[in-house]
Amino acid sequence: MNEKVTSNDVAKKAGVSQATVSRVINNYSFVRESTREKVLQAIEEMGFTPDQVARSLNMRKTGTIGLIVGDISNPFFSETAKVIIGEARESGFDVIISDTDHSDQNLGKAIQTLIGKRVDGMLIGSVGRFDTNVQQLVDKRFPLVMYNTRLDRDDCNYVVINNVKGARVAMKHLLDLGHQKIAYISGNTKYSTLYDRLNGYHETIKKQGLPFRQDYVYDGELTVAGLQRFLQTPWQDEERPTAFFASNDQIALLLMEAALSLGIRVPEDISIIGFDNISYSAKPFIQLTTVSQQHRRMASLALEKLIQLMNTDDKTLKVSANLEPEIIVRNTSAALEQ
Amino acid sequence: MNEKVTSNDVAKKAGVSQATVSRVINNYSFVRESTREKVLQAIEEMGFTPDQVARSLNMRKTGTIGLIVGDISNPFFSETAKVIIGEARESGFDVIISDTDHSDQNLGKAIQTLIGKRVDGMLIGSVGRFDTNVQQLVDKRFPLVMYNTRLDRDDCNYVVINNVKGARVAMKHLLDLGHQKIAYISGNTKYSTLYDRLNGYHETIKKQGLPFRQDYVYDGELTVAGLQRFLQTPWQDEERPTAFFASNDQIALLLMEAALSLGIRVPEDISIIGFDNISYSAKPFIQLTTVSQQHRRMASLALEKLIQLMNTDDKTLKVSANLEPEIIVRNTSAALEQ
DNA sequence: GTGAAAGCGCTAACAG
DNA sequence: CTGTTAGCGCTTTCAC
Repeated sequence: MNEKVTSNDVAKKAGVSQATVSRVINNYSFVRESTREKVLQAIEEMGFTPDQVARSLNMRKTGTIGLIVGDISNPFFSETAKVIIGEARESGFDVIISDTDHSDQNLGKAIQTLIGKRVDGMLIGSVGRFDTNVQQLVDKRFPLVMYNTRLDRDDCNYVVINNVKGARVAMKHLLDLGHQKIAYISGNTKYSTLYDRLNGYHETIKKQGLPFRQDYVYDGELTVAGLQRFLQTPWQDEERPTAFFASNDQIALLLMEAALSLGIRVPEDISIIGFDNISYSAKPFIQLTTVSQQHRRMASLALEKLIQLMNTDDKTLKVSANLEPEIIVRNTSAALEQ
Repeated sequence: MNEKVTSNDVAKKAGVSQATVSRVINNYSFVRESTREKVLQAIEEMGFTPDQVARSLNMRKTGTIGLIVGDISNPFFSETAKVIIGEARESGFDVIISDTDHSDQNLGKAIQTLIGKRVDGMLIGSVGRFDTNVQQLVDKRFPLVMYNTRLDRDDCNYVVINNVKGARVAMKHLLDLGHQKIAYISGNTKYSTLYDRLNGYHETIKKQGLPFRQDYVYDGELTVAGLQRFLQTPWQDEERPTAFFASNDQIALLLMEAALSLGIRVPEDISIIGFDNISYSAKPFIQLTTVSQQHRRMASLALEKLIQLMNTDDKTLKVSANLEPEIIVRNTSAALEQ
C-alpha cells in the first residue's frame, strides 16, 4: 500500500532491534514495558501492518483455509459459507472460496491453486464420489473435511447426514399420506448425497413391495422446461404419480414452478417433498415440505473438525461426524384423496 | 502437505541450479529445451507445487483480492460473489471473502486483516456512506472498487446505478397504476444505495404534490413481525396506503410474508414493488415487480475496474461506472381499483 | 543459457 | 530482556 513500512523501519524509529518489534507484535511476554510502549507508539505513528505473507513463509502456515463449493449462489452453499466464514474468522482464519460450477476439472484446478497458496486446510462441499483430485489430497493426508457430500471411501474426514435414511424418512412421510405412486427427481448421482438419496428411494420402493418403474425416476436436465416435460409424461391416469420426491430443495422449487406453469396444483393435485431445508423453503408462499440436513450445524461442525485436524500432527486422526436427517412437514404435501 | 518439496529439491534432482527451475516454472524464454524438459520431468516426478507465499513475498503481490460484503447469504451478494469469483479466477486471482454482518466494526477488522494478508485489491459491496475505515483506504489510494453502495465522496472508485432515478422509476410505475398513497419501507440509510432510494421516494412525492406523511415511511426493524405491525397501522380507510415500495427485494419478500400472514392479498389489496431483482423475485410463486440494478453486470464491471486499478501505477486513475436502473414489471403490482 | 548471490519481511534460536 | 544471525522458498540482477 503506501510506502511499505516494515518492522525494520519501525525498529529504527523506536531505536530497538527488528527482533524486538517482532516480539511486541507477537505479544511475546518478556519485553520491558517501556520498550514495548516505544515500539507500539512507533507502529502507531508509522501505520505499520505486519506482513502476513512474510510471516506465513517462515511459520509454514497462512491462517487461510480454502472452501470449495459447486455453486456459491445456491442458498445451501451461501448459507453454509456464511457460517464457515464467520466462525473461521473467530478462530483467526480467512477463507478463500472457490466455485467449481460442479465441474470436476474446475475442482482439480481449485485444489491446485489452493495448495499453491498454501492454505492450512480445506473444506469441500461438493465432491464426486470418486473424484481423483480429492482422493489424492486424502492420500497425502492434507487437512481436509468434506461436508454435504463425501468420497466413497471411509478413510477420509467428512460431516454428512445419513442420506439413505433421510430419503427413507421422506418416503415414509409420503407413504403415510397414502401415496403409492411416488416419482423421484434425481440430481447428479456422482455426488454421494444424491446417490444415497436415490438408493433410499429405491430401497423403500422395494421394501414396500411397490413396483419399481423406471419412468418414475427423472434424471434429465434440471430445468423448468425439462421438469414440465416430465410432468407431462403420458401416464395412464391410474399410473400417474401422485407424489414427487425431489432430491433437493432447489430442484423441488423448479418442480413447483413447472407444476404451477402447467396448472397443476400443489398439494391438491400432487404432493412434493424436497431435501435440505434451505431458507427459502420456509417462505410462506413456498412452504415446502422437506428433510433438513441441518446445514448450518453441518458447516459449523465441519469447520470445527478441520481446525482439530490442522492442530494435530497425528496424521491418522479421524474426525468425521454424522448428523441425523429431520423431516419438516409444511404445505406441499397432503394426504392422497381417494 | 507431504514432505515439502521445494524448487531447490527439484534443482538437485534435475542437476541444474535453483534459478533455472524458477525460470522454467515462470516460462522464461531463454532456457534450452533439453534442460527445460529435465526440469519439467523432475517437477512431475516429485509432485512439486511452487510456493506462492514465497513468490508473493518478493513479487510484492499475492494474486488474491478481498471481497467484503454485508451478508453472503443474501442472494444479491452470493450472486455477485459468484460472478466475481469466477471471473477473478479467469484473470488469475483468488478471492478471500469477508462477511461483515453489516457491522462497521467488522468491516474495519476485515480491512485490517486483508491489508495484512497483502491482497492486491479489494471489492466492497456494503459500505456506509461515511465509513472511516474505507475512507482511509481511499486516502491511501489502495486499489479498491465499491459496488452497490459507495462512500459519499467523489474521489473514489465505484460501480453503482443511479438509485435516485431507480426510485423515481419505481414510483412512476406505481403512480401510473393510479396509486397515490404510497408507503416506503426503508433499509438502513447509512448505505448510499438505500439513502438515495429514500431520496428518490421523497423527491417524487414532492414533485407530484402529494402530501408527505411520515407515517408512510417505515424504518423499523426489518422482520416479518415488524412489517406486520406496520401493515396494521390504524390508518383511516381513506388514508391506508395502496402501494408499498420496498427498498430492496429481500425486504419486499418479508413484506409479502407479512401481508400474506395477515390475509392481505397482493396485488389485489396492495401493490408491492422491490429493488434489485434477485433471482428469487422471478420465481413464479413470487413474481415480484422490481427495479433491476443489473447486479451481475455490476459485479463483473467492478472486478474489471479493479483489475485496471491493480495494473496501473497511476494513483489518480478513476475507474467508476454508472449503470442504469431498469424496471421489471411482474405480478405484485396492479392498477388501483376505484 | 545458466549459476551465484542478494534479498522480500518476518520468526526463531542463540548469545549475552 | 534484547540484539545478532540464520533462514522460510522464491525472483532477480549480474556475471560467466
